Amino acid sequence: MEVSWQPGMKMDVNAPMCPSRGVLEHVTSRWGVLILIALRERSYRFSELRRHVGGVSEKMLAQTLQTLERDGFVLRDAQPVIPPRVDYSLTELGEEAAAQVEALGRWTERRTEQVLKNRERYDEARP
Amino acid sequence: MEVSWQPGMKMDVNAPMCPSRGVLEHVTSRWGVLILIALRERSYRFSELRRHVGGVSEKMLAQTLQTLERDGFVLRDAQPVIPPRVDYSLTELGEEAAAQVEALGRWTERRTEQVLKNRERYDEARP
DNA sequence: GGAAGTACCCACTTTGAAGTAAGGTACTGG
DNA sequence: CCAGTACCTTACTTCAAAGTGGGTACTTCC
Repeated sequence: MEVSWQPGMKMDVNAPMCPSRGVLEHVTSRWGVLILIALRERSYRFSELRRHVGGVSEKMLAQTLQTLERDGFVLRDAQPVIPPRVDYSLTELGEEAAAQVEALGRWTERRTEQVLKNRERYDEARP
Repeated sequence: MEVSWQPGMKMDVNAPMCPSRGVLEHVTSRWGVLILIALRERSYRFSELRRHVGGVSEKMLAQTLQTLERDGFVLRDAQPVIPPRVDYSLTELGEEAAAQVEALGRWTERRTEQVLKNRERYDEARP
């Protein structure tokens, strides 16, 4: 196991200090997943996105969009008009990530009913 | 947006109260991802897994394995021998999830170098 | 004239995820 | 006989993620 990451070192999510861990945590973050999935369908404005992704606070939406933008997954297009208009869309890199994340999200929706049954069985097997 | 989830309702990760959210959070959790990826390759014993997944504490490993087992992703096989021997493997459902998660993990490893560059560009563009 | 929409930022507080440390049992190897 | 391995559990602590509530600056709608 590597103690620190050096340039040119092979990326390995199992290494505690590997930067790939951070990247993975960004794309699999609570709101990151939902935002990526939403933006795959089309570009969204801030408040539109907030209404689409149920339950996000403004703060978390802004914050998550920023980290996704910094990583190069999301493109932020702010028009200098009044009222402010900012459009968010996926970059090519973001589209690649979002495709995988959406697959996982859709799979989860399909299998959740089964998981719920599994939990019941598990719980009644031990009081 | 639905306020509460009722049986027979369509699963939707965008609905705040939909149980699919919780399931998605389990498979995309910090240690959940790494454990699923590891178990895809072969079955592991507890301490083996702990050594393989760099940086997990015993507590988090035990806890995460339990929630994955409860959801029906992981199979726990405890042999009543001394010293204790417990093998963890994927169920069919877990294998489906793990396959997607591994794809995402491998993709992240491949693209992390690019993301690191993106972050540099982003940071130097604003002081 | 007041309310609501737009896209945020900031400070503060709360929550819950995670880390640390210790305990427990039944052995084996030195 | 003490250390170590194996597989956890429990209690305590820490710290980052997330929620809350406020402010901004300007416009359109009623």
